[in-house]
Amino acid sequence: MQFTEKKIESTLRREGYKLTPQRRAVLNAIADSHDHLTPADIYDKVRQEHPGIGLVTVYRTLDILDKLGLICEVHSGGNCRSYLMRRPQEHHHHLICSECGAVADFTECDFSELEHRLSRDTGFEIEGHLLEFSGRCHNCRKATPS
Amino acid sequence: MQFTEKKIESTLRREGYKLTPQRRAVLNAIADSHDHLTPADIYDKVRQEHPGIGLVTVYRTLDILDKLGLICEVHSGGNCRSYLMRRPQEHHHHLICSECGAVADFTECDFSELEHRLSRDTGFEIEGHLLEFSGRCHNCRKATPS
DNA sequence: TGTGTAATTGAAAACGTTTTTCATTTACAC
DNA sequence: GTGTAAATGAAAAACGTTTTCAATTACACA
Repeated sequence: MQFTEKKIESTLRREGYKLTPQRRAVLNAIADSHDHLTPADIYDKVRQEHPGIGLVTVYRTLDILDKLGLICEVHSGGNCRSYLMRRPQEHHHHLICSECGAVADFTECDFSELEHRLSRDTGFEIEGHLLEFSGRCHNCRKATPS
Repeated sequence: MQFTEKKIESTLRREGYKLTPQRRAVLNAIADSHDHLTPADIYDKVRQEHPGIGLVTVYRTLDILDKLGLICEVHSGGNCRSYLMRRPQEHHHHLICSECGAVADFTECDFSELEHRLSRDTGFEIEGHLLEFSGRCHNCRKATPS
């Protein structure tokens, strides 16, 4: 279950942000899509129903949503700034289709042992990790079996 | 052990690339540094000994080295295009200090079980993964213990 | 239900990074 | 040496992103 629009709106309010139609539109665009979207993608989607919106506003809204942890960034595929809705609370990772960009989530990742070993070997205090798998999704495999 | 300059030069030749002084300079700049460098960082370093070089050439050389797999990209820390020398042959990952940018390598990563499970659950055919840890390196921890 | 105010917006311009273009130069096979 | 295709550097274009600023707007409070 994703953050509901309601939940996001109340979070924005709680943090002192105003709820403008533009922000709602950006929110909807991201929530409606299961893929990761670049700022430009989001701008294009939003403009269909909200022609006057500025790209700046999209950027500003994305910054806020990212800062509040309501959306998260995806890094794979050369593209360095795409966003997805974030599932509530839980730490998770992405599986990204290298052909169509479809994204699947998973939560499993137990690095405790590896982190302990790395910490011992390198002297690093490990704070976080970035894990993404890439591959071909079900649909793309059916479309062109390799 | 990193790729030696000799090894890299022969690889370039084998692939039909010419060995220009500019390419050597870029190569040296990356090889001399243990950190990850952005194209601009590399440009700055190279210009000290090779003032006439153009930023374009740095970019072009990085593209080639990346395509040949002689250097690799680092993603963490918001910065989306930094390069490191690549260790020969082996698959490896990075541990990146969030304070000073120091990089440590490690090779361990056994995702066979997780990949199998993900494949079964999502229908993805998994081709690769991106794994990076972030944390505070030995030096930074000593400098300002938290 | 108004009203005041600080937050938000959009347009334009600035900015940094990366790519393209093109005439000149250069590494290397012969 | 010489010829040729590849590589270079300068300039300009093309991106993506941020800053600036005057005008607008959401919302707390009366």
